[in-house]
Amino acid sequence: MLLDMEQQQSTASFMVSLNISPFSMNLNQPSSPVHGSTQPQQQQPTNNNNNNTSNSNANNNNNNNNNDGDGTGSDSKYLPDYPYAIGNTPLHMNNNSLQQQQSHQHQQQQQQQQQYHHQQQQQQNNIANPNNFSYSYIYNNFESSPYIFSTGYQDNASSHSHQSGSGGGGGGSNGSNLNSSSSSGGPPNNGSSNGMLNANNSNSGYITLIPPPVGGGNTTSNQTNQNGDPIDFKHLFEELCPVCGDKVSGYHYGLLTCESCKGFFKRTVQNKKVYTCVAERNCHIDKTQRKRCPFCRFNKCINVGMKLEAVREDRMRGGRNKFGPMYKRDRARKLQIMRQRQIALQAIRTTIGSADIKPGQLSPNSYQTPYNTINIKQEIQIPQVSSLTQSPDSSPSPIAIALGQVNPNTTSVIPTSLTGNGGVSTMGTTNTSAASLGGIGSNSGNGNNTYEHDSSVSLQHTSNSKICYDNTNPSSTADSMSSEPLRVSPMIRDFVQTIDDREWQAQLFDLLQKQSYNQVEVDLFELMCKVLDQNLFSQVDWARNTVFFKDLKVDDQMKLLQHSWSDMLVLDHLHQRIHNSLQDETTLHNGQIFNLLNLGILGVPDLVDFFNKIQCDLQELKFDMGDYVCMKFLILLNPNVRNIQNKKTVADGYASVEAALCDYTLTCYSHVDNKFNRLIKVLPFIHSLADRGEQHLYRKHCTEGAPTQTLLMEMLHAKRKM
DNA sequence: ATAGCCTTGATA
DNA sequence: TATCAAGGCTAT
Repeated sequence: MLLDMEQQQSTASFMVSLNISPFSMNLNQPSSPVHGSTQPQQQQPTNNNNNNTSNSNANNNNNNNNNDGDGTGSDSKYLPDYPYAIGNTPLHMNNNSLQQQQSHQHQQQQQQQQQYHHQQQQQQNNIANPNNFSYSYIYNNFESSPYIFSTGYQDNASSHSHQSGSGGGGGGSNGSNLNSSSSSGGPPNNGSSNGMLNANNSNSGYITLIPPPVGGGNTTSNQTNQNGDPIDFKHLFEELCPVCGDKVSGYHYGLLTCESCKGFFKRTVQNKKVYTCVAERNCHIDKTQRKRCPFCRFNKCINVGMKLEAVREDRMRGGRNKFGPMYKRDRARKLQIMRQRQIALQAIRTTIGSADIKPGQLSPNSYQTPYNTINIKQEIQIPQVSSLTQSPDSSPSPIAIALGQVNPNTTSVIPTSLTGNGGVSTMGTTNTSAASLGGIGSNSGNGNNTYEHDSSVSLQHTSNSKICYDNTNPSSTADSMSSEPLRVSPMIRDFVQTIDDREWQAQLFDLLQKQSYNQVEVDLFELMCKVLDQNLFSQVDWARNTVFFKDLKVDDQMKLLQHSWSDMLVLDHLHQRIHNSLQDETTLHNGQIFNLLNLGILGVPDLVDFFNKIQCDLQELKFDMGDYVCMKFLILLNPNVRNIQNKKTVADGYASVEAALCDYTLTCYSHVDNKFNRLIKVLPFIHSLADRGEQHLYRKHCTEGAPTQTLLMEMLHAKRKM
């Protein structure tokens, strides 16, 4: 994933030559000495959020420097005009105001920042805010993409010494309820004997899952230990603080955080602190640098979901708050995930054979996600996707069989990959409105959707719930169902393996939740643009790592992407609906309904029927993952795009994919008449739809002010410059 | 100001 | 009664 040096250099030159728009260089403040001078500046709460001035005199007395030295209740029985949250208005309202204010100020600083960005662009940057990316940004900072975020937290600090088993010495800070070190006497073992989570005491600060001994030993899958006692799942919660990456000490203000961020958050809210950032308001916050910029630290606290309302206005000690049940559910959910994992691991071991299992392959990285996707905000889970095993008629597709995702004889699903965080149930509130188009989802018959409560759907990992396809369905007698697996070209196999739908859906619902969290009402068009923007980002991510495309110069890559992005978005949405039963709508955290279908039609209501028609056509053609990824390549590798320097590579790539798709359809779908040609004929329709969508988005952007500084908008404008 | 540890007290 | 997430205290 790391961008190689050559690519970086060419990217830099590209940016200069193509005159990328100013927000192209919306880069993060690097870990430079400039931070050393960053002093938190407390401001008097006289900013424009102060709408409670009648109380301000009395309150300012204990505003900034009240460190509770007196410890009396006298400083706690009123909650003054706290500019962020506390006061007479709902907390979330104030939080919005804060963010709006920050946003406004941020815009005012754009001009200055551009200069700064120009100066910084030659440096290696870390991006703290994945929303602040742009097209050029992606090319410069790809290793900092949101995807990479989920793979681990770069903590350059020394190891978590208090986890090193050195005995209860000074570091044993965690007064906490979740640490394995505090349980059951002796020092924690290295974890290798029980296959549980263990602190990794290397200098990375990671927590890793050490798998159980292969092929033997006591595993945790039976839920009890040798004494018959319940397994101690506390290890599971050894996550890293989502704010700074330090060790989590428990649930604090809504989610698992470390002790220091808990204290910081409490101090900030209680004492009504107002910070400023002398840099770019996107300082990287980690354990070693968290003190440098309280502004960004607090911002991050809010962004990851720490709840202002959990700080008690009356400062009452002890007891529980309303979040108790939420914490409990979160624990239960994690426990369930752990169980599913264990079962899946065992299933894999028995299915594939222990000799082939390498620890690294089976370590669910999601356990080491400081920016975890399993945080407390994710109250409701979404249906697990399993594209490879699901084709429209409920029969396993040839590519699924070829990849070993299903057994062609039993048609039962073999657990899908457990690498990455895809195996973890991800977040998202889903509205369970019936699939409107041909009952795609309803026909799957997997029965693995269990309703947690009314508007939510819980999912079970496919690896935990063997899905049996309906062999009696006449339409499912694909060629692939013969006892001998059909030949699927290695190219298509490789193609399909470049697709990670779970990541896609996780990102989608994560963004939807984040954007609506603590928000009374969000602008749904704006939200749609943000989601499209994120999807676009993942398109670029995918493309950059694919064969043919990655060999091209950045200039050519840009041109191809600029020409194909909207088609790919539409195709992707078709794929998500057909293969992953993506629903029409979802309910946001604040109760608003978000129309997911809008993503497929790029916000143009008139295109619904058109979209549905295309979807039906594809389903009729038994459109599967192999077809999908090939069509995606064909959209991307368009040799007719003007001014492509390396046209031959593009054309060769196109021809190769075309041939592979033709071969695949003839080999595996001989029963579908003229499938290849009919698939190819769908492409212009997708293009037509996408083109209308683009025009709509562009018009909206110009007239109504869609979100700026996004890759989406940059693409919209770039295409019109071509 | 920070962050590690302590005290508190409603809830399961 | 144990739990555990609040707030408080205090050395740094």
